[in-house]
Amino acid sequence: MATMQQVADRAGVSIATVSFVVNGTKYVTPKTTARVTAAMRELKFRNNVVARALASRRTRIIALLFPTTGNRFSPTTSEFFMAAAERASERGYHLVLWPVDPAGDDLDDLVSGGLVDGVILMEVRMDDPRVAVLTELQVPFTLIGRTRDSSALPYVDIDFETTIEDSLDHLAALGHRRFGLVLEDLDGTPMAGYAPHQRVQDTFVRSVADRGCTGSIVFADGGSDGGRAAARRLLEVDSDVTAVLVMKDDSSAGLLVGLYAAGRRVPEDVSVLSIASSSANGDQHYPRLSTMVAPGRELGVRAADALIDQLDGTSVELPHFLLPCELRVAESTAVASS
Amino acid sequence: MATMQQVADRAGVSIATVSFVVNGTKYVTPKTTARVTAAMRELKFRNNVVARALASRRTRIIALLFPTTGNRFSPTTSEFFMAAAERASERGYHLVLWPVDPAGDDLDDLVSGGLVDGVILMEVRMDDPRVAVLTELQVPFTLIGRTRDSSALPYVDIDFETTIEDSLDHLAALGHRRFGLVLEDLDGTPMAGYAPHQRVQDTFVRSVADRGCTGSIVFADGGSDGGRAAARRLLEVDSDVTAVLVMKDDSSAGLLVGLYAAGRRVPEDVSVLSIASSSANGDQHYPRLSTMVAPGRELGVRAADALIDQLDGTSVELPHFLLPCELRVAESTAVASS
DNA sequence: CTGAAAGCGCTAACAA
DNA sequence: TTGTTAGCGCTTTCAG
Repeated sequence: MATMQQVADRAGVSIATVSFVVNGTKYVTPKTTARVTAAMRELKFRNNVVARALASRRTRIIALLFPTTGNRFSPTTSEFFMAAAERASERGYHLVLWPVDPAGDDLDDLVSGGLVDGVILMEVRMDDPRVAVLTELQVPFTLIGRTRDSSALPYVDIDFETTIEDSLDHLAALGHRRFGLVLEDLDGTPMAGYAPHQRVQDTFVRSVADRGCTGSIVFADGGSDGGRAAARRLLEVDSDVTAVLVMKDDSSAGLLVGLYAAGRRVPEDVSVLSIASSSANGDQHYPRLSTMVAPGRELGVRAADALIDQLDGTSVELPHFLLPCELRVAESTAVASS
Repeated sequence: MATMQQVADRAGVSIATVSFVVNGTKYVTPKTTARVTAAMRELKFRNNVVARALASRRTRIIALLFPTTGNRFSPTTSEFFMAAAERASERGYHLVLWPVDPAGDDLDDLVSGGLVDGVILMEVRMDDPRVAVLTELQVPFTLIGRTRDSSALPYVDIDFETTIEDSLDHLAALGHRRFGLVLEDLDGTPMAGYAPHQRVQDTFVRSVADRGCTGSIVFADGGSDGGRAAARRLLEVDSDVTAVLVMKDDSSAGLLVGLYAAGRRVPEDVSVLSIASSSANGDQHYPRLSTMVAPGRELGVRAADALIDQLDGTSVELPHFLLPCELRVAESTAVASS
């Protein structure tokens, strides 16, 4: 409640001096510093963030933009967020999660005027309208994800290409030759063109062909029911499929049930691998699912760093960071031993 | 990028007039209004949120305070958030998710200075230090949850008492007399005294006694392993238990596996009911879990309304809103028919 | 119905 | 080393 001026009066110094000790902007004698801090304590002084922002054009607040579409706030997303927030905090910034229209329409209202120093974009689509908006607004930003051509944009992303290759390597080493891929159909939704899906599909199709194997793609609707239906459809398309990649956590349970219902045992008859999922997800199932674990925390940290480097001018090079998911094989022994 | 002054110049009016048309604060002739809006469009004028906030002491931004502890960002939490954000948006506010220290230490920095008009507190503990901080800071706030004595505080919460009674009614009607309760042990963590756990335990103990039944409580560590261990411990404590309430989504899978491992079939030998969980959670399992579904969206909306009413002065009565979870019985038929 | 002007609380030259 | 002062961009009386 107390203003800087009041603190200055109380300490018998000028308002500038108070500002200097508050921000450490300039050297002030220990003696005056002491008087000032004492006055601040006595008056319970709190620096007014808004006034400071207006005068200095920086708030030390960054925003993680999250599209207000459906409820796709996955555990991995949550990891991003928490890790990025922690990192930001370590570097003297605050990170808030900001739900915004996926089209980027309500973006300018908030972002212009300097409420936030920069933003991190998540759930990026191949042609994401928000990057144009942000660019025009001249707001520093970093992507978690990549647009179709992001060579000139700062980003941090899962290396889906490598992730899929690694997945197929792993399964091929187990002897599999007939693959399936299950993911969500976002066409017709605001999230159409969701980059991870696009890259995973493309890589899957190409790599399976390169290997001289078969690959079938089916789309799953939400929930357990969607998973069961997907299993049915997959077996219709290729009843000899022996390995399937799922990229939709909430229907993996249904997928398993659907496979069982069709007389396939997991993993004896069909191997199932959960893609770009959280490590916790695999444990939710019985039998446990092998998982390509998304590096959520690492990416969150990197994204925060990338943006803050940009803001602080710490680094000038364009960050282009890709990290693949890591294979985590389900240890069925752990289940058996219990 | 354009300032109000520039717009005023362009339109040949004073800056005050521009402000009036921008905010609709005062009547302005259609003719001048037209000139002003034209100028705004031409100059791509965007009202500077920070300057406005400094001058008017309101930002129309509210924050949902989320404790930076562990990764307890459940699907239900996510529902709260999304629903509250939507409602806020409908009422002309923006809602951001703000990770803050559970002790409330870094709270005053941000909240004082009027960066946000008010806050919603979630993950409330029985004696939550943050309410004292907020009260002293004179920031309008609303709780999602309740402290021990929240009679004088505005809140919106799950009616855990009714939820537990309903759960036991349901199970008792099925003939069960020996109950178990599985939840997380938060003692020693910053979230110790987490109100939902406290109330659920208290009600469970009392109600089971009232009914002349037995009730055993065991604590589960995280993940699937925690759930399996909990199952084992529960059966040690009461090997004749026939109905168990779980209040920890990420270990319910393990719980099922643990029960199976001990030779109990679900639901034939033991009924399992997931408490205060999202509807999606029950579907993750096989067999599907019956669930007391948390009214996440409804509470989010109510919380946003409660806070905004307070801010806008729409309503003066202290909101005290309680809503129980709703029973959603797993239809095992759906599984069988697939 | 519109304009003039005094701030909101702080930052950052520039002086002293 | 500390003080003076001119803004930051907008809101809001109070006049006219």
